[in-house]
Amino acid sequence: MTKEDHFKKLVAHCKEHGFVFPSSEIYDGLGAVYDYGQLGVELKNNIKRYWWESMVRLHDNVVGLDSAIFMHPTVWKASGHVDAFNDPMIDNKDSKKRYRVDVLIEEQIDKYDEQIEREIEKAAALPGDEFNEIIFRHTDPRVREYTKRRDELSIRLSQALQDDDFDHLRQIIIDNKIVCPVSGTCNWTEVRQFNLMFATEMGFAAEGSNKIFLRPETAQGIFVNFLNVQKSGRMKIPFGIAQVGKAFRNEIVARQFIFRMREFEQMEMQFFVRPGTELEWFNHWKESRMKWHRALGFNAGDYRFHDHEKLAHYANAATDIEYRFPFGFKEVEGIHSRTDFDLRRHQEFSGKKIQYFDPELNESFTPHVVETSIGLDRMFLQVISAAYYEDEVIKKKSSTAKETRVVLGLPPALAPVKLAVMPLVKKNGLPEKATEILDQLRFDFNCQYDDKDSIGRRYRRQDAIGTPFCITVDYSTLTDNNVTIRYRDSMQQERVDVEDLPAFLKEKTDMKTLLRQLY
RNA sequence: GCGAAAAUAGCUCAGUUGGUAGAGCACGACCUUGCCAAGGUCGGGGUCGCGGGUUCGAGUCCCGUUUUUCGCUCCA
Repeated sequence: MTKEDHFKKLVAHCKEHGFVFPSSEIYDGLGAVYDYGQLGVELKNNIKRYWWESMVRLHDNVVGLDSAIFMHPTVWKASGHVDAFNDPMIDNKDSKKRYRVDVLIEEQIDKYDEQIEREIEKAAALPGDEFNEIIFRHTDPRVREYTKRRDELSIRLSQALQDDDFDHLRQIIIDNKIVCPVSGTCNWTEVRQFNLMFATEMGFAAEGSNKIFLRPETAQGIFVNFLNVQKSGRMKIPFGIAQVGKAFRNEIVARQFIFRMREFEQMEMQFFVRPGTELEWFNHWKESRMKWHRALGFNAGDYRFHDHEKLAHYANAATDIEYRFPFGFKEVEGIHSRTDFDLRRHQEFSGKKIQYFDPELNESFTPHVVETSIGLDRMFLQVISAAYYEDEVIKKKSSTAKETRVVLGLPPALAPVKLAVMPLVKKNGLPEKATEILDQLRFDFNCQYDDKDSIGRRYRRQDAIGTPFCITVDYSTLTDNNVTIRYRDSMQQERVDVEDLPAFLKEKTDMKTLLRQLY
């Protein structure tokens, strides 16, 4: 099975069994937006719980938060999102390169400047009277022409940028015959603005700007609440704040199923430390987060770190935890040392002092931040693509013919359904007995009941959705209260007493099975 | 965003030079059934992604559009 086949089958499997559906599918779908189905939501919730309990419950110095999606517009100025992602862009149709329009025009302005300098150098090098640069600038026809063009261009650029006049910007490029540095052609697309952030209106949209943004990351909700949590929780540095929530990015190209969506969920933890200790903590979280991934028991060789060489403006160390997806190694989680950038910026923009008084050092400082940020949807895709496999099994009845068994080998703690309860046949009191057993277990475990089709077929259906255990009620169950328990991975079966089931299932499927490996 | 391909039942697909939409699986009911998917009978389900055009007539030909996949590009 090729990687591409694997991915296609995975996507089809997700839809067929109710894990993931395209959004608004009856209306032809909505680009790069997906819904989680009846089993998907269970798996997603289990992943979320694994993260939350490992972060918040197992760490005395990490607490949770649930901040709103809407935030004061200035937050996004302080964070740098407004400035960094509002530039008008243009594409060259031949080279297929994309440029910031203002940069392209600025470069043309620089070229005129260079030409002016060159004329001056040439004239100065000529023998004769003493060279007066100021007079030359005002009298030489070529220099005057270049200067005129440069100034005109500069004025038009600032005017067009101020008016957000995209047609004008494009006209400037055409008029000045600005070409693509790669293709050398002037074959340009329209000028477009790629807004990373989704905007909406709060209150009456009429006058004044009530424009607010849907958050493009959850981190800022943590930073603006730093003092609230620190003071009300009497938190001492180092400590962390963890949050799970939706974020929204208007991606230009959003593809690869749920890997890059326009609406997605992040699980972030911002860890506040003394300045100077951040790299130590960065390394601590880097190892700790990898351990969390590996505890799931998938192939260890499919994970790797990718250390960033080019760092973002706010970071002094950054790494990604990458997983070998069917479409290659891709980022699942980022661990960044964000320095004191965010808190400092919020202090500047809000005018409120955001500092921590350290009683041991007897001084105040702006804490440094180490961030762990994982995409819940990516994690979901990682888990399901690691879990999906096809088995060759020999047909019992024909003894030679082989057939394919599709299995989701999910860690039992994450599996959407923990147990399937089925009567061997649908008569003679077996369904009633099975229902009775189910009713005892359903309070503690997500169970399914199935009495349709042959028993073998029912096992296969459970394999396909990753149910780790099936129990079958047969005639002897009615007298000895034993059932057959069948294991998803080995297909082995054994007899167990119904009374022992709760303890058995708890032992095998509890989140503790994963969390213990971390503690 | 550019280029290429695809879209027919829940799924996988067939559909002849343009002439009344099919199969298998799945689904529902009843019967049968002692542990690793394909038993029997009956039944439900599609204005062929959407919108135009050509034609007496379009799932089929043409144009546009949407969505998905692949490659390129982008990704604080």
